[in-house]
Amino acid sequence: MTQGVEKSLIEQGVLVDPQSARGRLLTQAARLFRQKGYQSTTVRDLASAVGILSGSLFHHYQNKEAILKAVMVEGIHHTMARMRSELAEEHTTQGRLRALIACELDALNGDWGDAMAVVINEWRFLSDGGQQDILALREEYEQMWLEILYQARKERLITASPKVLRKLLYGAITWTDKWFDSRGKLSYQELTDTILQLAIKPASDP
Amino acid sequence: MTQGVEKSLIEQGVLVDPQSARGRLLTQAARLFRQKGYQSTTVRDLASAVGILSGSLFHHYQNKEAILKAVMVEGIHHTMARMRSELAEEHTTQGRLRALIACELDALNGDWGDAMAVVINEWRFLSDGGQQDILALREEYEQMWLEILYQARKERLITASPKVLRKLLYGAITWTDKWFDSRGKLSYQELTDTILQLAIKPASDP
DNA sequence: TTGCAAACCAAGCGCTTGCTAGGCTAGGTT
DNA sequence: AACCTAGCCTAGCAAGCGCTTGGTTTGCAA
Repeated sequence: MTQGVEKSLIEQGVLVDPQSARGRLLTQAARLFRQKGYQSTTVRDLASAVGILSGSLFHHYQNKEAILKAVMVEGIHHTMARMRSELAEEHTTQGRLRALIACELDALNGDWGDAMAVVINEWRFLSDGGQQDILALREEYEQMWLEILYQARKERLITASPKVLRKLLYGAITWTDKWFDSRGKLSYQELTDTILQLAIKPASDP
Repeated sequence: MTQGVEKSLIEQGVLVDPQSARGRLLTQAARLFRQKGYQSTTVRDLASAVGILSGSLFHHYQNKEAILKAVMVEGIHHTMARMRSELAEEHTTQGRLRALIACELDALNGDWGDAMAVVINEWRFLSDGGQQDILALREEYEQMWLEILYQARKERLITASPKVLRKLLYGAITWTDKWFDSRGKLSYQELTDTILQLAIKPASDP
């Protein structure tokens, strides 16, 4: 299902084909930006990672920042598409909340982890204009969270303010990319459940 | 009380007197490193912030990284001293846990927020040796958290694994420095309580 | 008054950085 | 056969970077 989402996005022209020269560049850029940071990654690093010389990068992208922005836009588009598709299969508020948590965890620790880590950590290196463009995409994304959290509040599933809770969860989840290893003892599902239990009250026994 | 902690640390030589040239430099460095990031802050920025020329910095510190490290060491020392002093006044596990949360929130959003934000966000720019030195300090700090969380688990105050819970709380709390404004609607106490409620089960009514 | 160390300045070196200009080549179109 | 364009290379520029060196000023102690 995830594969299907990805493929249709490529055909729509939203994502760049990862097989193409541009696509390979973005993949490598995401990896390097995450690993070394945007500023510590030189255009020479980027170029040699895809087997070309530094000057040739600027045939594909206007400047270094445009590469950063492209990585971010791809990551967000992919994550949102993924999230919509998973939400469509959940019909309880708790299930939908769990799906959000699982998606955000996977966005950071799965195949698209590099790109999403860059979205979060290299944000400040975009120019003002670039930040606004990305912000517009992210607000749409945050809206999905808030809608479900407001619903959860109505159903007394959560007690905290949705806006505050969202920010706390955001911090907790995004930080996992610094410590969580999906091949370790703690499974992906256990972590999802632990975070879900932070957010909601335990089910009141009859 | 906080003032007292600070003063005695200065007299012990653990902290640099903030009035001195070195101290003013560290204060400004923390501010700039937080605001612009370590790499984007040039030695010329640092120098002009304290009213000297760039070359004169190296009379006080061997190189730029030494300034970063000094900012971090000061921040951690201060935060730990503060934490110990507050923990000494709490005698219930829940009270102690709340104190930890409050201290960590205040460390990031109060007077020493700049230095602590640098500890968290500019970590990677230390050399390997520098990272290990700071790590040794931080492990001591984390131990204080873990001891109390293990105790809370014994008392069935929390259900999650202490280690995992600590990391989730760490992410949630440190992220507050990106959004929390202590002059806003949400008070410092409310935020502390909200986070505490995430960690612990609600008190079971009799 | 002299001596001395801490603090700072003036000038610039060596290096890396993002980016540019102009030319070459292979593959497809007309 | 002539042309075009996407993709890459070669060579290097201008700017900014951390840091060094040698000299000057300042404040305090003897």
